[in-house]
Amino acid sequence: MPPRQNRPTINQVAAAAGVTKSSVSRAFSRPEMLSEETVRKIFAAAEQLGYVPNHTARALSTGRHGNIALIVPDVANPFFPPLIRAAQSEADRSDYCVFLGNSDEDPKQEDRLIGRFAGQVEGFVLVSSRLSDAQIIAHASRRPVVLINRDVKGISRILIDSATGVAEAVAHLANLGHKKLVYVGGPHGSWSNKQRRNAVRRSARELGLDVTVIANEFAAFEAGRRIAASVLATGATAAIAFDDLTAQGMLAEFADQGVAVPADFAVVGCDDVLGAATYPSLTTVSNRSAAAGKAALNLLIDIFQNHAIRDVRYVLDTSLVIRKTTGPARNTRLNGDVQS
Amino acid sequence: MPPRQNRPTINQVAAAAGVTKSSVSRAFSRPEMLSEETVRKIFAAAEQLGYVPNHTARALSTGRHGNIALIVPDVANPFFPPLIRAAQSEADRSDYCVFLGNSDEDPKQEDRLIGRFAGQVEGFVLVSSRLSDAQIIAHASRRPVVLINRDVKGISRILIDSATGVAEAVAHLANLGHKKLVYVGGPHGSWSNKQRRNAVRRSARELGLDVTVIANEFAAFEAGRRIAASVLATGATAAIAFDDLTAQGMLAEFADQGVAVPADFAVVGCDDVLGAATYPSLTTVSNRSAAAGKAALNLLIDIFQNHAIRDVRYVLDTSLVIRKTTGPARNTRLNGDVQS
DNA sequence: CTATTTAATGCAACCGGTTGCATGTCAAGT
DNA sequence: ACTTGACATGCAACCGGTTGCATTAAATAG
Repeated sequence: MPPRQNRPTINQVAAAAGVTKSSVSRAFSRPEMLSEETVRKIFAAAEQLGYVPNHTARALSTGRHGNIALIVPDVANPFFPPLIRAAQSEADRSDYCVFLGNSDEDPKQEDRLIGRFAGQVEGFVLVSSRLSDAQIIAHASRRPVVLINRDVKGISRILIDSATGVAEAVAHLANLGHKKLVYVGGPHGSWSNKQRRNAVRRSARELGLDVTVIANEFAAFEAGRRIAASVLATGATAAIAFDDLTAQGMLAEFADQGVAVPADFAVVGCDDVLGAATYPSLTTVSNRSAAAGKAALNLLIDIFQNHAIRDVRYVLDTSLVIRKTTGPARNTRLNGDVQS
Repeated sequence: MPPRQNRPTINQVAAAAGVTKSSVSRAFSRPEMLSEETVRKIFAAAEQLGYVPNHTARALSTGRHGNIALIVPDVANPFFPPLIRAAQSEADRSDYCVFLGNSDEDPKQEDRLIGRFAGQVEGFVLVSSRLSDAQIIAHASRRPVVLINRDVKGISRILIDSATGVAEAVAHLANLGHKKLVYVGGPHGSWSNKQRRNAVRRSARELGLDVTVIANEFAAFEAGRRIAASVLATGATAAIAFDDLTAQGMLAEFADQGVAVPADFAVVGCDDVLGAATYPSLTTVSNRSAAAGKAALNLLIDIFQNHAIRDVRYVLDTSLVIRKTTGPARNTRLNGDVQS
């Protein structure tokens, strides 16, 4: 037998106040149904006994748990904490509690977590879900689901559009006189990677720049280091990396090789996860992850209240954060081919 | 009325299997009480209906929720995510769900969160709690509480001892020939700060080094930048900073001032939150936060099972992670005063 | 002054499980 | 053959609230 709390129950309060438990229940959930006099009496008794309504019992009879689940691929990936924090804080404002799940980037694990939470939450926020569309749709048919960075038709979703920021980055580099740049990619299946790559290509085309795409499956510091040489070999003067870590790895390798940044070569990252805490501080594309977390929660709560809203597609723009790893292209003046 | 799920209930399974709900209940919680035949029948029926026991109903009657709450001061502080991740993953192994709370460093908020969670969790993990000892003791008297980085007698706690790593750092600097160093502090009330400061002083005394302590209320990149000049002014050749961010700020300022690291000056951080992703990569003291999260969860689950264990004080050692911001003291060879 | 509303409260069923105790069955013990 | 016990299952109360409907008293209408 668990050391059951001997918290006072609704019956004890009822007895102390000289009413039935229905009235006590109403005093807490719909006080306007009772006379002021009675409500006062009940609150006094409750206060005196230290009564707090039992969340579980209430959830059982109403089906309303006041909980939501937030599932992310990896809590320790610096992209997510600000999102988690914002979601949690937004939930808090509406008196919701949030369960946190870490899927470890594994669809099976994600599914297990959803199952574990399913009985005690009113809805889910799935961030960068690794589930198949079919699985997501199946879950969404049981309870409200809001997706972040995953675009499934028919399911409410928040999308962080790094394309806008990446386009700004390309424009920024063009303004600085760069003519030839490289995009250092990320994981093959990544939606963000595709989005960023396409944005680089499109903007470059519009601005008449030359782009080389270098594939790079594992986005990480070491990967950035390894790939630095091939980036240089392209003859480009600037690079946009799939993420900050990769960019940072490139910077480290450049420094070791005596390539000056931004004097010899310009680098821009993506996701702004390192903040300004590096040297030289990294020019990068903002991530909006906190905004996404907040928006997801508001959307979910909206769905709870207005039982109709679905299929919202909410896109968050990003922008370029210019710091110190980008500068004028080397020999810009000396080249005769400055156009426009 | 909420769109109550029409999940099958225990009664439907009972009817389908031709038994009473007691048997169905037992089939799921204590199958050894039933004949294999009956269990098979019940599972078949359950499977066929897609029955999953209702967590809430079960929690109501058993008082066992299978949930724990994890409250941290700031999810977005890079020290915590690995801890959160480890705790969550450990909880998962024992089929517990974890609620995440963000106290925003505010005792009031922390108290509110605890209250909100209290009804639906079996225990709490409070990380770097901002509550008073009395408040913590009060909560611990109601349900199991495990503290991380907070030392309250009588309450089970996990403490990360940065002193060991800091002592290693001082020894490392001494070995490299440094004679005079500075400790750049952190927040006034911080237990970690006091611990680190004392460790620096003690080790320095033992090794015959000279230490200057520079106070610095707000640990942050900018603070590190601002304080760099005064660090240099002490005439020291090495500094240990309260945390990585402060160290990184100092590095940035040094770079701007043309002070070479580690050639002219050695810097060590604390908490290893930036990993190796900076250049030059930062020598720092490991944080053990993941280990702390894991240990806290195991301890809590232990307490659930063995209703006796309390007042454990579990200390985690840290160690120095040597990277590229420390090197031989300038002019070590030229100085005639090399001792030992 | 009686008929009809309206407001406040009580009654009891219900949410979906768990569990102590009673009952029934069948095999082993004597 | 008769008791004893072990084992499997059922019965019904209970966990702590919520809520539709009934009841009663007070207010308003006719």
